[in-house]
Amino acid sequence: MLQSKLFPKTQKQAPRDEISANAQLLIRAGFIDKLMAGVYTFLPLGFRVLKKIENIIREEMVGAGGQEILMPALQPKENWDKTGRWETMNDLYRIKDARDKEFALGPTHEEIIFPFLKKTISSYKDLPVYVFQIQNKFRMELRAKSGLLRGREFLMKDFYSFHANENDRDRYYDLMIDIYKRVFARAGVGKETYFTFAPGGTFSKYSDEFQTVTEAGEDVVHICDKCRKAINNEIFREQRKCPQCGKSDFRKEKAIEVGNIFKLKNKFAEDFDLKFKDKDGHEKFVITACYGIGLGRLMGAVVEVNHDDKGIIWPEAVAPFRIHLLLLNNELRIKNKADELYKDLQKAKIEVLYDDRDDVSAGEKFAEADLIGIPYRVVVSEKTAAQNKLEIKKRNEAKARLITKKELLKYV
RNA sequence: CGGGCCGUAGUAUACCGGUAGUACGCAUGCUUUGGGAGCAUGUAGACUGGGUUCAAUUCCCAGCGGCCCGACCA
Repeated sequence: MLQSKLFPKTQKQAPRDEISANAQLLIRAGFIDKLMAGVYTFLPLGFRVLKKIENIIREEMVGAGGQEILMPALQPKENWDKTGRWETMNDLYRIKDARDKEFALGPTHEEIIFPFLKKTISSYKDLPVYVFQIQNKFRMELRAKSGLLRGREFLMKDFYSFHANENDRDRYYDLMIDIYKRVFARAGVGKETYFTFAPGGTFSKYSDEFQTVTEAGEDVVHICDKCRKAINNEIFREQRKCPQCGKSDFRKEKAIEVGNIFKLKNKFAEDFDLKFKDKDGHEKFVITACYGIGLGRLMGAVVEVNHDDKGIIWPEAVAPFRIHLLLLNNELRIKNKADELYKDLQKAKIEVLYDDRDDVSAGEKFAEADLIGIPYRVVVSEKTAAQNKLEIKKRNEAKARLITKKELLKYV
């Protein structure tokens, strides 16, 4: 990608009223644009990051046997009446069309997937079923906040598993815990993310969360460093010992919930009469669990955890590009070298953002490169050309060094 | 939803009951090119509605919007 064509430009100053690092940096660097509180447009750079995150999640979900589907955001009120959530869910968007017919904008999809399964499941032979989608959710947050961390419309991966018995469900649930850990490790927040014992909701007493430690977080967790397990502050009173090692040696931190998984009691199966005929000829309720990850929130958490005073420091797996190539001199012989390198990198299938602009000072290019935060910065200038080398610097390291093109292609 | 703070060019800000100023940006020209460059000339602005007043961007009220704290959050 040529930076001369990249849309939009970066900004020197963050909007005054944004406090959180993810909002400030992502807006300044041109990754996102705020339409209103909690609702964002993902611009070319931000969209690339979102897609990287999405693909990591998709790969892992498919690896777990999940089959991807896409359910509607526009949903009939009747489904929500059946579970009672039309009345009880505070943050449900309830809308009316011109005929006064009422609909929900989906905040989650139990009300859709359960009745669908009802049409297709009749025998234990039809189970288990693993389905997921990556789709925009709507929640009427009374207080959207902290950039991407709490939105009203946001991309979420929701995964639903359906089983013939609790053993099978529990086995699968444990597998999913490991898969979730892998997702967060790949996204670059593995070190800061803790598997957390947490309160449930209306339909189960407890749930499990994945909490990424950051000052911008809105939850408080108590961490057992020995086991890398945490307990959500909301249930710390009833659970004062580490579920793993039994000790009560905790570190208290603020954290953001990037993932939440829970075993469902029979609530939805009963509401939608989701039963199957077991081997023994008896009708039984299908046993289920749900697994969610907020993609935008995860992207925000990645920025909260990986930035400095100059800008974002993207982990390689989710960075919008791998190399940021800067041309610091407009002389044709030097520009030719950079152009050629750009082509070679593209040929090698290395994602590169090439700052080819001829009307921007070197200082500005450096400052923007730091702000945007692409992992490898490669400079072509008079200095490097004189030695027939390139300068390379990692965004998370202080020092640059000179290498040959051959070395570069091998290195990145 | 309760509390607090705040709405002035694209962005960040200043002043003011009587002609709204600065910086960045943007445009043009020249110079410059290893850390958000220099000079010159331009460009562009008071959230909405009501009230007070000879006069309101300024004061008052309401609405709308934003951020922060809290509550809420399958």
